[in-house]
Amino acid sequence: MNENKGRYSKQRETIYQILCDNMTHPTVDEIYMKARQIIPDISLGTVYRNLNVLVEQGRIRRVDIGDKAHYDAKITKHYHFVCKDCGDISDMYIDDEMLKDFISNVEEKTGNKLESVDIIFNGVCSHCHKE
Amino acid sequence: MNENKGRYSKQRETIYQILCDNMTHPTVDEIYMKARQIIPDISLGTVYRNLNVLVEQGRIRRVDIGDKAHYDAKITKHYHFVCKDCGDISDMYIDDEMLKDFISNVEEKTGNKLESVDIIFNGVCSHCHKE
DNA sequence: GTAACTGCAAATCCTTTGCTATGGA
DNA sequence: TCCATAGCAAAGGATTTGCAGTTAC
Repeated sequence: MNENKGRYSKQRETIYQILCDNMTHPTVDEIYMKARQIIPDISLGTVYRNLNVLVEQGRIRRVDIGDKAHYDAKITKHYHFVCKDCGDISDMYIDDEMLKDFISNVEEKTGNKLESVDIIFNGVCSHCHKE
Repeated sequence: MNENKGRYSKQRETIYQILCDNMTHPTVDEIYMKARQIIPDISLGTVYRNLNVLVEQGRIRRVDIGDKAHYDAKITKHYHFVCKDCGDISDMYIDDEMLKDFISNVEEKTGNKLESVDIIFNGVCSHCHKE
């Protein structure tokens, strides 16, 4: 990770702050809309460029859900739940120990060296489920 | 699933056969190239349309890896391993019992109703690992 | 001063869609 | 015959890139 690379720019820090202030996992367009409320003439290209830079720097994380890219400023290890009714994406924290067995079992069986695991849980969230 | 919907078409069955004959998880382009070796004037639009139909019919499965769609004729429950060196995608079968605890634990904690889980293991495959 | 960054617009994918013709039942 | 499907080409949407001007350091 290159946390120290790159100059300061108002655009980049604004985008980063938008992600930090949001519990949702916004798409590029959603980030662009919010950014324009703060910097009205920011361009979509700049948003794309900065999201890529922030990912490279390890300051944010890209989460691919279906065919859409979402961005997340929470870079600690966690997984995601996607509600098929409302589309909301929420974070899932899972006891690491539960996954450990799992992973060593898989490594043993396949000979592959595992580095990370992405998990997406699909279903209906507690809120939508009530109706 | 609508296994019985749709007429026969040489194009659709060719695409389906390509997926059945391949252990890889080809992208649309890869499927298109192979299909053209069999039906030289098949169009890319037809490949897209038929992949969508086959998914709707439940005969194949779409697997989103990163920002790319891959297609898979193995519709039994399984997960995927992606080698970050060679890019190959291989199947991972996991004991259902291992996941059960996991899922009921997550449902209890969150109140969300889980319907399916997608897991992508990232790492280096046994083949690339040797070098 | 200079290299990184910006906005803008054009270029590049990837995928869907509208149209007319064809072919399976 | 009739309607699903085909090919083709254009449209649409997402993302990247080239360029000239601007800004951080």
